[in-house]
Amino acid sequence: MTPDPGRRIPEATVARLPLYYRVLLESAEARVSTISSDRLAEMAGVNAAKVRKDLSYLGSFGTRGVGYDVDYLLHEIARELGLTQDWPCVIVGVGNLGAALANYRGFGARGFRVVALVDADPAKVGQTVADLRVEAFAELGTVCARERIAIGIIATPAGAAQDAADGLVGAGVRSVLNFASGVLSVPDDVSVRKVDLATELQILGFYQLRGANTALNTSRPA
Amino acid sequence: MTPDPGRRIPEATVARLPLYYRVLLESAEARVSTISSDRLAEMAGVNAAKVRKDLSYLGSFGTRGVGYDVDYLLHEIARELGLTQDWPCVIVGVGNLGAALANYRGFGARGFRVVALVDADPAKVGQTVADLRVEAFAELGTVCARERIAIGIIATPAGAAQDAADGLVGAGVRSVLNFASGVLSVPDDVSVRKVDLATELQILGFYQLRGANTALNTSRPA
DNA sequence: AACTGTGAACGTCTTCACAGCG
DNA sequence: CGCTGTGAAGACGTTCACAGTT
Repeated sequence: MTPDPGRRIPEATVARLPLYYRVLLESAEARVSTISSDRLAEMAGVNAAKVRKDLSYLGSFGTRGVGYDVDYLLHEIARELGLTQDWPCVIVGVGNLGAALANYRGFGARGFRVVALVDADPAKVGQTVADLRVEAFAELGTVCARERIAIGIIATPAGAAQDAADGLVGAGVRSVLNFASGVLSVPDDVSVRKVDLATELQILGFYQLRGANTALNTSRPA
Repeated sequence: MTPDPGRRIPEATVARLPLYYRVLLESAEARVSTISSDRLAEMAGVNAAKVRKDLSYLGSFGTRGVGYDVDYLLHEIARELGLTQDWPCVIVGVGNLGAALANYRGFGARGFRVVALVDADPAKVGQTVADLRVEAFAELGTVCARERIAIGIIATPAGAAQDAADGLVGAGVRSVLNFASGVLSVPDDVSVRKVDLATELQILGFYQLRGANTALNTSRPA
């Protein structure tokens, strides 16, 4: 069930797998059955050698002289990323952002389902957002157990983020996506990914000031 | 006005400056006037040598045997990131996410102001969101010129993102923050930063499957 | 002939360890 | 003595270039 833990996949590669997955989905929808590393690289906005090296960490899935079978590769990447499983998520903090995330259709990644919402504000508890009843923050432990929560999404104000993280960790959640600014303290067996609007804008500000462009992130020329 | 372009600051360092800035702000609010690289590193969840090397790219701002003056360092980082200037932003796509971003108080980074909203849906045009009137997507060029837009924030569905990017680029915008999934094609003098929920969740999925944790992103142990 | 898979070269980022300064 | 600033070492990531396979 779990992929072979013998192969160590570099973090940089892991971070690009979702990108390849998306590009491959587009190709599959366009009825393309086979794709070369050159074409995949072009569509993803990266170097072809990088594509080949990245994919080689997952195994030898290509055919020399031909390319990669789109459906097969999709399946392998999906398996590697756990997209074949179900990951119930809870959103902590149902303000503007939390509500928007709850309603976010294009949650894109299959398998990631928002199944519960909690908020510390008694006025919000009991309200319905995206067909879910908002529950009290104090119930977080109960909610996580009941819904078998795998991922906690923190969408609280910065000041409440550490409490949210502590609550999630206490409830046994080991993967956290943090939209609040500031640094979270968590035990080192917990994974945290941070998404911070202010940080991204500030990075753009730096390069705008310099008249230079950022290669730090995904896009392709022309 | 513009920082000395002679010093080349590594991208990895640029990406951490907003983090240091936030930590320093916290220290300043707590009336701390001087901070060591050790303490700053602890608060930011990174290695102390990294902090010193990063800061050394900006200049020699510390005092040996003492540490860094919090206010002075804040000012220097702010200058480097362009936080001392005003960056008018437009949000393209006023759905759940676009509206949430428009209302986002903690836009945290001073200087970044959302001053205009545009949407391709005629039903949305004319509505007021976050005290701003939604304007037609066709008016994007006019809007960007009128408001001297520096940064475009794309919050459209995936299918409309490339059109949004083309419109922004055509209007002379050279910094783009993209919340839509998929890869954008832009001229190579345009900076694009991408924020993608699905990607982040998929990365968490990978590590959850492996029982390992991600060092890829900001958090500190314990 | 076309394209993958990969060793080796290269470049970038991180960390160490200590000289240098206050 | 304490802490910064930095050369040097090491780890990591990217790209090249080509041998190997279909």
